Amino acid sequence: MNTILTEQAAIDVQEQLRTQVIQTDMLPADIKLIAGVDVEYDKDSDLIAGAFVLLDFNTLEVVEVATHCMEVTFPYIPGLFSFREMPVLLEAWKKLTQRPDVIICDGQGLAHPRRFGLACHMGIVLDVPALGCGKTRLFGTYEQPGAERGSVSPLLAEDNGEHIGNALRSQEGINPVFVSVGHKISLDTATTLVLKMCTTYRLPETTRKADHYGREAFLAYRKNVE
DNA sequence: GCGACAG
DNA sequence: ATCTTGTCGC
Repeated sequence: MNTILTEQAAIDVQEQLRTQVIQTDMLPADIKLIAGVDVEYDKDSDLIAGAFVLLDFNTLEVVEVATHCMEVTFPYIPGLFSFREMPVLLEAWKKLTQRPDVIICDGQGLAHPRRFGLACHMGIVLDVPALGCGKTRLFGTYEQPGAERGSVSPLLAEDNGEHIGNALRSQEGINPVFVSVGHKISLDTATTLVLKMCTTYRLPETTRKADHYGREAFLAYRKNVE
């Protein structure tokens, strides 16, 4: 793999950018477009596909899709995940003709050992409100939220007790998702938005749609390159 | 030393 | 992430 940054250089970038994160709502009260992102990986090559999907906030209809395929430039290292997925997603972002009001990322935001997960990185680099919604925990301790849809319990940093995110029961009786601030949004708003996007499944529709189109783009691309 | 570890 | 259909439980 043609890695561009060393591990230490990536950590230095995180320490530098983390200071720019804004944890208050700076998104429009009347959200019109909400974005979802996801990256697909090939089972036996370094090929990946990134997808950006824009949905109408009220109808959840797909408004625009942009994808990009390339080879990974950074290994998977817990805590440095954004350096693996940001490159493809940035390329996909460049192909969009519209700007979303907020981006839901597949992973953590502040719920990260250095408080700088993918959602923070995305929000800072694009200067767009962003939040993280992960399927599993990376950092922080929590109690199991109530079984009913919408139940929340705080994710507390194990180093200083900081409230870095929420474990949110997006559907009754199934495992919670982990919501945290990315940039220009509050934890409360982020949590409310994720719950609103989880209409029928555990994961937000934004993430599910991005996964769908990303997979589609990946298969089409691989078929042409084969 | 041992376990944990977003996707 | 990926390997992967049927199957166990409510």
